[in-house]
Amino acid sequence: MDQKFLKPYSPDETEAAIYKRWENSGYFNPDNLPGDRPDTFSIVLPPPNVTGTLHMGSALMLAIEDIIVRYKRMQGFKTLWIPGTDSAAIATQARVEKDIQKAEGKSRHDLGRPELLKRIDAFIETTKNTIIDQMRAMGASLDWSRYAYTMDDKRYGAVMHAFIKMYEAGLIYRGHRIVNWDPKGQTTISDDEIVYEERKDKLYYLKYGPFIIGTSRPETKFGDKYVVMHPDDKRYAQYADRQQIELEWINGPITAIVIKDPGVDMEFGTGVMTITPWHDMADFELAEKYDLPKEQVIDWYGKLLPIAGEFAGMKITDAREKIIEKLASKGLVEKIEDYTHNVATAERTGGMIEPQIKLQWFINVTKEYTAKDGTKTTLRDMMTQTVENGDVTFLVERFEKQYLHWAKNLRDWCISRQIWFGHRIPVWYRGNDMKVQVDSPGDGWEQDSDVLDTWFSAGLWTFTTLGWPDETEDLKKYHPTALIESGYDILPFWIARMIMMSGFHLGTVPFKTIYFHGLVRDGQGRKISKSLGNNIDPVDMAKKYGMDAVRIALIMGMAPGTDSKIDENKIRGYKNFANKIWNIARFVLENVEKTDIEEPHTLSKEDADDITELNRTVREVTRHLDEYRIDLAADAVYHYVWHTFADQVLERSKTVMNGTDVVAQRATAWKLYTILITSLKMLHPYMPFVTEEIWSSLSAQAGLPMKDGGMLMIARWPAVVE
RNA sequence: GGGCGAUUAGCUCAGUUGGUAGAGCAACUCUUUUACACAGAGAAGGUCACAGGUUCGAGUCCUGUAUCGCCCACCA
Repeated sequence: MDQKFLKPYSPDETEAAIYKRWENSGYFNPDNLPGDRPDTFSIVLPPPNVTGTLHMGSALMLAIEDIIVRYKRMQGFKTLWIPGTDSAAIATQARVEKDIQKAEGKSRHDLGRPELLKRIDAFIETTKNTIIDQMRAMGASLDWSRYAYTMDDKRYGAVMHAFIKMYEAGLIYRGHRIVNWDPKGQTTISDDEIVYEERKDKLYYLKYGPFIIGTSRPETKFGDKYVVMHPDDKRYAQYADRQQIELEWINGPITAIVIKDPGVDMEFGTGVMTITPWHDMADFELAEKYDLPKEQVIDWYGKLLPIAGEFAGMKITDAREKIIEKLASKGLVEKIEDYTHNVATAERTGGMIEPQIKLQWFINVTKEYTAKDGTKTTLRDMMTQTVENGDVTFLVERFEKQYLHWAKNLRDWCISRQIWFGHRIPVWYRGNDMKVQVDSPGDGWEQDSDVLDTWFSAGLWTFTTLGWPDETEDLKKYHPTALIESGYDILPFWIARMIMMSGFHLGTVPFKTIYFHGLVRDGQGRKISKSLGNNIDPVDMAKKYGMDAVRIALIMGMAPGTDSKIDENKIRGYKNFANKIWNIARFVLENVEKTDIEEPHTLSKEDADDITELNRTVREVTRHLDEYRIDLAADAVYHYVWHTFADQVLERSKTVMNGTDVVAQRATAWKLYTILITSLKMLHPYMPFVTEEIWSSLSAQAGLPMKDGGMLMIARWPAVVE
């Protein structure tokens, strides 16, 4: 027996070497897998941020996917798991800008676009290996020969192609729209980068002709000409829709126009409001509805425009008090109340968001187009029907409800972003002319300065990673993918967009099943965050307890779609399990001989019952895994190995092995060996390192014949033992 | 405000066609017997949030209440 079994299992001495063996074997690439494999199984990895490091959330994702992929590979599927990294455009650019500001005191405008992009690429070069090395440390059996990066040449070209195709189909258009403008960062930001801060402000009640209007933002009110109330509000029954009213306002007399709209809340304030379409989302929609003019009051730096008269050029925060003073002097302030509300601020700069109207690019989700199968549909209908038909299924049913609710209410998607790092919009302008193409049409043409929302390219990910728009073998074999696995928090951003993009460009679903895992929280159920300092680094934990322990600790008790908790104690517990397996192997190796495996035996009743119990476990574990309930399968195999195999079968066998019945001894040895082999196979997807290490000892050092030869990684998943 | 969940042992959670309540940690008792003390044996611990209903039978299905959580939209 190998001397290494005389001491406890030592992960740090084995893991890196084992991973190297797997990688050198080439079996991560399905093209190299041995045997006849008629069916394929493919997953794309949700690409982690290229500049990031592994956290427990991504560790959980890698563990789940690797477990499924290893299981399918052992079952005989031609199994492909595609690795990749994401440019995380906004986050990465912000990070590099911050570094440059700190080191050189320069802004991106000082550097210029080409120089900033060069710096970003250089930064990514220095950071990208960190995350890739950490994925390897996890034991992830990813096919590195197919590695993709969202901004590499192949993917960039595919994104351009996709944009142009959708433009040609009439689904991409340019239009005005309110955006979240961050005056401090001089950029538009997406809804999910907004942080709402509770703030104590004043609610001003102002006399607006015969009405009293409540506002927390008097500085936006200069251009307000429309006064809106509910049509059923009896207090204002005397005023007719579109009635004109002369009244005195901040900078003199104006003509106001009454609008009756049922969207007004009669209960709030006085039930009357004026609207500022340029700087308020809801007001913008009202203005669109009634085709009202829109006027800009605040400029891109947060200062008042000439429409504010004497206040022009002032910052809004400074102007507010002065405007109120003036209104008060004119007797237009009715009263002032304290008011607590949520204010939108930019996550990165901390600046107050100022809604502004800008020209943006959109995807139209309600316009008809001709689908690949010749039928007419809209993106929104296609996205809804795909799920209602069952072409895509959610492993956890409640997410289907969420998805459908979201998809049915889908609005046009704003895909342009005012940053520099990303897939630049392939549109060129010269005067009033516009051309949609990748390369410059010639002299005097200037490219649109915006880049695409990162979710645009992400939506294409399942097929750009397989070589699209070329009609590659990979695309034919591996698309649609079998499964997407991610956190449920990106359902609307990513999962839905993949269904949209794949449906439009390929006429197929991107994946057949959607598996959402929950958030990983700390031992007390709190979110993992930098400010709490409660992050548990999976790689650190692996150094202490072994990656196998980290992996199985993450997935034990983790029902799909439900948040789970992880703490160091749990990981420590599963380190003990790894050692348990180690010692089971040691015991079996001490008792089994080569001939025990090669020759037939007559089994006792007890031996037969033990094999029956093993078979029952194989069936249960296989059934759970087929339903992607890897947590239940893990529980079953864990319980079997420790409390049935080790505590009962193995303990009982001691009596036989110490006895004198040689025939029974040989049969028992065969039984122990058979159960060990089968257990290792069932455990391998979960704890690939320790099981592979034991496997290699069984085949090499002990000289025992392995039915499957070579590596456990490609051994056949256990069938019921006859 | 709209939507979706959760509530089961001290803690974390399973419980898949309704059929005598389960696991892992933690705590308790005993045991150092060459696979493993990173262990074994044993005992303890629950009105399954609450109130109704359907049923021979409900943790499971239905209705309502309470508390907690998440997502979306945010009120001038």
